[in-house]
Amino acid sequence: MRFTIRDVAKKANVSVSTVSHALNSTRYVKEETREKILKIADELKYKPSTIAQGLRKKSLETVAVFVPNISSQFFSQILIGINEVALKNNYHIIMANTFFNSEEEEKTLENLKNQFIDGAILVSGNDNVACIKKLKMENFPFVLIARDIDPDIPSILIDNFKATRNIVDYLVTMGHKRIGYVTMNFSGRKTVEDRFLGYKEGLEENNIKYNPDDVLVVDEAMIDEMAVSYRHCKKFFNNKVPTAIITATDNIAAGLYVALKENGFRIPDDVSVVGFDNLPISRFLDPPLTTMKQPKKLMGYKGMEILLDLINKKKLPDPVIKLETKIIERDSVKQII
Amino acid sequence: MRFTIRDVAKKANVSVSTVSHALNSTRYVKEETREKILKIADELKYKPSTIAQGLRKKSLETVAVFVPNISSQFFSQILIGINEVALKNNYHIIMANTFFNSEEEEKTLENLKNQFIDGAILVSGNDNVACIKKLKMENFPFVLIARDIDPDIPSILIDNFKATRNIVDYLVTMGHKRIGYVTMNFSGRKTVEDRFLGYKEGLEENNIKYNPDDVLVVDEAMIDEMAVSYRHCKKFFNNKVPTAIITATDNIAAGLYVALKENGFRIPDDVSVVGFDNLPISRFLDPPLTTMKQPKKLMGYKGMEILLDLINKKKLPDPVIKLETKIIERDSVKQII
DNA sequence: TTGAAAGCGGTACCAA
DNA sequence: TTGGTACCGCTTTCAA
Repeated sequence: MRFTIRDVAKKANVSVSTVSHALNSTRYVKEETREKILKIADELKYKPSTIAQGLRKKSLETVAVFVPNISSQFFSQILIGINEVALKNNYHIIMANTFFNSEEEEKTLENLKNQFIDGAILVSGNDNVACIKKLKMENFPFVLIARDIDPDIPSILIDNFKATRNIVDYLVTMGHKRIGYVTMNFSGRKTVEDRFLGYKEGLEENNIKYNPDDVLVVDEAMIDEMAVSYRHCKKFFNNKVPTAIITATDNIAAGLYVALKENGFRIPDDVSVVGFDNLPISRFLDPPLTTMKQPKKLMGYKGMEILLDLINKKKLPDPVIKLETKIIERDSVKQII
Repeated sequence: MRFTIRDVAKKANVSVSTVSHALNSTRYVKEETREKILKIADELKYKPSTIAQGLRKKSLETVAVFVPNISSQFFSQILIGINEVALKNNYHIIMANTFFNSEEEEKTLENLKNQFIDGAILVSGNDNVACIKKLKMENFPFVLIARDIDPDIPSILIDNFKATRNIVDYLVTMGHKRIGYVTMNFSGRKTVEDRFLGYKEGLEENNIKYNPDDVLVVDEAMIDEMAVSYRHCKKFFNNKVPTAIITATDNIAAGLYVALKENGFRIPDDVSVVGFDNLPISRFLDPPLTTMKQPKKLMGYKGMEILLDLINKKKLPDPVIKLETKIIERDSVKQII
C-alpha cells in the first residue's frame, strides 16, 4: 500500500495542509515541524500522487507528439529535439505513431485532449485540414511541425518550394540539363507537393523542359520508405536515366541508390543524386549523399518551445516559423563539363 | 470552459450517478432517460476528464518506455512493436529518451512511478542493476527488453553469446581464419559483453588464436553510433585488416564500411563484414550487409504484452523469454577458398 | 429505476 | 504559525 498525505499528517500530528505546505514550500512552516514532516514523509516513502495533483492543477504536464513513423530518422531526430526541451521543463511526452493514418491520429488526439494532455505537436502526416481547423477553433494548444496548413496556425517549417528550386539551380550549375525527380505521392501533403512544384519551377527558370517520363511518383504508403522506394525505382530507372535525380527524401534516395546500382548505373558517374533532409545515415551511403538539410532537431526544439508558450498563454509574434535550409555537398553529384 | 458531469446531470434533471451509469453502461437506465442524457452530453460536447477517471480508477492506462536513443533503428523498431500492442489495448506510451544516462532514467522513472504510469519497459541502456533490483523489490510492474540482468525479472532477450559464436562459425565455414571484432565498450552491459564473449568462444572452438590487435573497443558514448564508429575505425583499420570483421551492431558496421572504403579496402573482396541487429537500413548499405537478425518488433510486441499481464496481475510462466535469431546472408561476406 | 453521498489524494482558501 | 475543509471531476456503494 502507498501512503497518502493524510497518513503523513496523522503520524506527524499536524494537519494535511501543513504537510502540503511543508513539502511544497508554499507557505512558512516552523523549522521544527517542517523537519519532522520531511522525516516522516521520508520514512513512509511518501510521494504525492501525480494524478491527484493533476486533478487539482488541471494539468499532468504532459504533451502528445504525433509522428507518422518513428522508424524514420527524420521523425526521430525531430523527437530528440522535442524531448530535450520537454525534459528541461519537466514535461512528459506521449508518443503516438500514426503510420499516416489520419483517423487514428484524430481518434487518439480526441481521446487525449480530455484533460490528459496540455497540448500536442503534430509532425508531418497527411494534411487532415478539417480536423486541424477544428482543433484551432477549440483553442486547444498545438503546433505543427513540417506541416503546412494555415498561416494562422503555429507551425515550424522550411520553405519546401524554394529548397527544391535551389537544388535544381545547384544541379544546373553543375552542368545538368536532364533532371529527374522521385517522390511519394502528395496525398494532400502540401510540403511534399511544394517540393515537387519547386522542382518544376526550377526547371522552367533554367529553361529545361519538364519531362513526365523523368519523374516517378510512388503511389504506395511509405512506411518502409527505403524498401518501397527501391522497389519502384528498380522498375522505373531500368535503362533510361536522366543525368541527375532529385528525391523528395533521403530515405527515398537510399532506395534509389540500390535500384540504380543493381540496374548497372554508377553514382555519380552515370547519374547524380540529390536527397532531401540530411538524415544522419546519408553520410554513410555510398557515395555519401548530397542533400538539402532540414534542421530537424531545431524544428523539434522550436516546436516544443512554442507549444509551451501556447500552453502558458504567452502570445506569439508570428505563428509560422520558417527555418533555414542548406545544401550539404557530398559525393553523389558529378560536375558535367 | 469545459462541462462536467454535473452540468450534464443538471441539464438532464437526473443525478450524476445516472449520468455516469448511462454513459458507461454500468447499470440499467431507462431507455428514455438514457437517450436524453446522451443527447445532452453530445450537445454540451461533454467528455469525461481522464485525470478524474484516473484518480478514481488509480490508473491512466499509461506506461513509460525508456530507450537510450530513438534515433537508432534498433530502438525505434522495438518501439513500433510496443506501440502496436499499446494501441490495441488503449494504452498510452510515455517516451523517455535516456541517452544511456542511468541517472536521468532513474530520476524520470521515480517521477513517473507516482501513480502516473502503470508500468514501464526499459529497453537496453546501461545495466543499472541496483536501481532495477529496487524496482523489483517495490513490486512495480516492469519488463526489460534487450537487457540481461536477473533471471527473475521479466525480460525479452536473445542469446547474445550464442549469436556471435554462430557468426564466427559461419565465417569459419566461409573459410575465414582471421576474424576481427568491433564493439562499443561494455560499460556494464551484459548483452554487449556476451556478444564479445561469444566471439572469443567462437574463435577458441575453431582453434583460432584470439588476437587483441584485431579487436576494437570503441571507448566513447555511442549516441551517433555510425559517426563514432566511423571515426574510430578509420584510425584503427588503416593497413592491417583481418579477412573478416564482426561488429556488435549494424550501425557500427555502417561506420566501419565507410572507414574501410576510405582506407582503400573493398568489401567483401578485401575484407568481409558481418553486422548484428538486421536493421532496415542494412539491406541498403553497399554491399548489403550480412547480419544477425534480432526480432525487434517482436521484442517490443512481447515486451508490452508481458507488461500488460504484469499490470493485470496475471502470472507469467517464465520471466525470461529468449527469442530466436538468425543470420541474414547478404553480400558483405566473401567465401575464401 | 434512480439518487445521495463518500471518497480517490491532493491544493489552497479562510479562519484562528 | 497552523488547522479545517471545500473542491478538482469522476465512480460506485448503499439506500430508496
